Amino acid sequence: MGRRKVTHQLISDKSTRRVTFRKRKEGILKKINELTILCGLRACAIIYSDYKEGPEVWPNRREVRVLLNRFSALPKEKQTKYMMDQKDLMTRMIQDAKKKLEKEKMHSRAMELGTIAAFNDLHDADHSEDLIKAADVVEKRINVIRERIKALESRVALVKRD
Amino acid sequence: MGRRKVTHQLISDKSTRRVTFRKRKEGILKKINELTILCGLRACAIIYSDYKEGPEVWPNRREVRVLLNRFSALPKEKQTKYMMDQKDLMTRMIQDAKKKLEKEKMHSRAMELGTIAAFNDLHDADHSEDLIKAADVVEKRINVIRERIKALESRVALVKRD
DNA sequence: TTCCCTATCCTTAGCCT
DNA sequence: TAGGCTAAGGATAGGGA
Repeated sequence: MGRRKVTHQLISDKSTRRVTFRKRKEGILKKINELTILCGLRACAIIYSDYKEGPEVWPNRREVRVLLNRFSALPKEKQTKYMMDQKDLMTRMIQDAKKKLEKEKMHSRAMELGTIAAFNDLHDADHSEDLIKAADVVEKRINVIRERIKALESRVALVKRD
Repeated sequence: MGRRKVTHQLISDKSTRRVTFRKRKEGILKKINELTILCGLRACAIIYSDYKEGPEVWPNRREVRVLLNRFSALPKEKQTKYMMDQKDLMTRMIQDAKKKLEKEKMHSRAMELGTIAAFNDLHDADHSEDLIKAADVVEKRINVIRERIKALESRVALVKRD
């Protein structure tokens, strides 16, 4: 059945890794293709894996050449201006994760307050139990997000060390 | 709320297009990043839009250079061997769509048979109505897929004309 | 315009063949 | 190993602020 995933580390099993590569590459190329159609622009991708002797290029090599040449023609400061580094991406993802954590915290607090209120107002044990369970679920979700942040931060450390 | 989409034509509204560009670009870069991590390989992307003066490059320009140079070093026949053309991608997507259509057809037929059987066996009007409705839904889904195929085929015609 | 939200749609991990 | 399947999880169109 369904999912279960970890996106922050190398897939250790070789054949699983290969399958994931095939599937995800397909997905990415499809999405780049859609982007070019939907937004009427040019884009390309180069993927260099050990599965093929040469890199896989999309949509084709000439396009890559053209786009790269245009880039080279620009003055230096404009080149760096829009450069998207892996570190930047990571940093932004951490920001997102932290925001989500904050939001979850708020929800959690609200639920806790609700639990207390329910505990004071109602003496029906079943109801307050439900609220406590709800708060528990929220707590677990927070932990998941904490782990994600941790994982992201360790990766950023690796990138910075480069 | 939710979705509704057309991935086979330029988004006509300018500001919608811009927003879509930002969102989808983000998504693609994230996915390429994941691919490199999960499968331990190198990849890059160049997106040349009118929204920026220069193309946006991921993860950085040096990586693009390195990967392209590796590619250039290969003998010609190996270069073309793994070249992923837009036309190929389109062709494959059409194959997929056709396969899905076939599958839907099978389901539809089964449902029709079920409807007839129900019509013969049951004289409870409500039940047979339900089955007819179900078959109707299936029919609509088939039409959606037919449209997709049509759209894809017209795009391929455009690509071939180049 | 950008940011936030969430209902929907799409991608894909894990299985099976 | 590659392809098909299905449900879990991720991406995002449309809408509101």
